[in-house]
Amino acid sequence: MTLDPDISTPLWRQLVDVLVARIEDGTYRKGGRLPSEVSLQQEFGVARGTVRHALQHLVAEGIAETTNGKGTYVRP
Amino acid sequence: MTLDPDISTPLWRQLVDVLVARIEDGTYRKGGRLPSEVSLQQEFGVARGTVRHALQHLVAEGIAETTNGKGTYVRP
DNA sequence: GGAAATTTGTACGTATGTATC
DNA sequence: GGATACATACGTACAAATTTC
Repeated sequence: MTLDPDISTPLWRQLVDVLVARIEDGTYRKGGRLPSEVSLQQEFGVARGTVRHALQHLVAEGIAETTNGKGTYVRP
Repeated sequence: MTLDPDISTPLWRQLVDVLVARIEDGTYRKGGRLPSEVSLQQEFGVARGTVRHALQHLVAEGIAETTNGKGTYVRP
């Protein structure tokens, strides 16, 4: 699964869509922890800031929660 | 009005407080446009990213709205 | 119509601080 | 103390939308 820098949809938006899809198909379980920012950065080949932008969007939408020092968790 | 990098409150948070105070005291009018990101960056001596962080917080709280190419407006 | 200026949006990189394990 | 993970803050560059001339 990769992101495409050549289409008009921003990378962070594409990443949101991938993460949401993975939550819905059970790849990431509700109540479970998402991969770390660095992990996602490496997997998708984007900057950490882009990963954070996507994650913060999930948080803003109430899909996830973030705790400093622990990680970002999918809301049950 | 300046921000203080030496206290624990993040700069973007301090900036939010200043902007909210200015909205409440009428310096920035409801329905009116806030100063541009570059203006705020210069006035407060912080990075544009810090200004954007503060503004996005206002948007998330429903205090302001942003339009690409136009500006950030205080909600009436 | 079109070029320039203004303003927000996206994306990158780096460094350091704070919290948790 | 060390390793891991998120948080803050700086800087840069270019894209996209709007306004102005």
